[in-house]
Amino acid sequence: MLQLTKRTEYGLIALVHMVDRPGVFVSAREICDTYKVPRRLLAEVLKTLSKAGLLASHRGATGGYMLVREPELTSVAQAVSALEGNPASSSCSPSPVDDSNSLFPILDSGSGCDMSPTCPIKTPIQRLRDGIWSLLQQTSLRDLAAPTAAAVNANPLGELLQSAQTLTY
Amino acid sequence: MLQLTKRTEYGLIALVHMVDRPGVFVSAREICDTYKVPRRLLAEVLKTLSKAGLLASHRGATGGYMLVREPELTSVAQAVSALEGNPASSSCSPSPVDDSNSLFPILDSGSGCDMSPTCPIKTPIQRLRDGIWSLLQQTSLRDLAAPTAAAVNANPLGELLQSAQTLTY
DNA sequence: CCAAATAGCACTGATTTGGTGCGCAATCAT
DNA sequence: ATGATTGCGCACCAAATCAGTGCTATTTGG
Ligand code: SF4
Ligand code: SF4
Repeated sequence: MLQLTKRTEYGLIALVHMVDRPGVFVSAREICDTYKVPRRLLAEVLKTLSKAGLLASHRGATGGYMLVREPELTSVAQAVSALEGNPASSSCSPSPVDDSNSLFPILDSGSGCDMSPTCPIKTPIQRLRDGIWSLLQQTSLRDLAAPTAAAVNANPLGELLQSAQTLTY
Repeated sequence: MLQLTKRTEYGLIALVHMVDRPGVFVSAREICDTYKVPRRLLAEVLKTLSKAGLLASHRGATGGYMLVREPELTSVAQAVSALEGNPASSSCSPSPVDDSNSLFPILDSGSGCDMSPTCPIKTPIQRLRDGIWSLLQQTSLRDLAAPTAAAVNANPLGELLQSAQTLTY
């Protein structure tokens, strides 16, 4: 129900872990020894992340994975997009927000819904999706990795979202 | 992949439709005659929405459903929450954001994950989820129904999110 | 009474998701 | 060289979720 998949979570954990190991290749073993993650599944996730261009891989005894870009240059959106396709809050048209940093093609099935022309919520729902997408885009790996976790607060939207959340609504 | 279910979409369409029919009971038939929605399924959705306290129902020949509150007093979050459980971007602890307007209990399974203590992304991921949740909360049925659709732009977060979205990232 | 509408319950089929098995290929330490 | 370690490719399974349906009972207006 509107939640990230386990695969994505594992991927994010791995990515965050690598933020603390800059410049070195870290193996899947190390990661799933640190956290309780099914080794085999994590391998699959890392593979995907690698093919998406977020990670560099190196085989062999001292092999592993390494962040390609600086932690602040990779967004959660890129990870999510790689692991579960471009986020959409509906089956509607492909995201107008083209993440130019992503190396993978947009694999949205176009406007899959058969009532696109008459749908009264199409446009507003897309705007909503773009809002979510924007949030994910604005959160970098650095934000996620922050120990004391300024996280979302680090970007201009953070405080607003936090305060908005406290509204009685 | 991080998207609303069909049920939720149908529910939102129905709700928006009722915004234009204030004060009268509108039948499921009318709605699924207007839009291409499986009648039987829509009925199920409306039932749920009704039990959640968002709609008032009336049986019999001239029966149907009607919005309980004003359109600006019902949020998309409430609809989503009723139709697919409280939004969460992870299997983590129940949402700290208690929507006091909701009449249904929070049915989160608590902290389902078995690595909650050691998980490095738990806190930031929750903050992310709260951001999304906040977005949904801030969008009212009125926003959704707006013909020219100011929608998300109508609330203080809208413009920021919109502009943020145009950043090269 | 009859037609129209919600309420309740159970159920099927398709899709997604979490997770695994296994052999192959590359690489490094010894 | 050789074996241990690591990633790669591909196929596969089981559980959960989701879209959608059937049928019957109950309420209500005409
Ligand atoms: S057109 Fe409407 S019902 Fe169809 S996918 Fe888009 S928002 Fe959903
Ligand atoms: S503790 Fe970490 S891995 Fe577990 S559900 Fe929460 S965010 Fe996901």
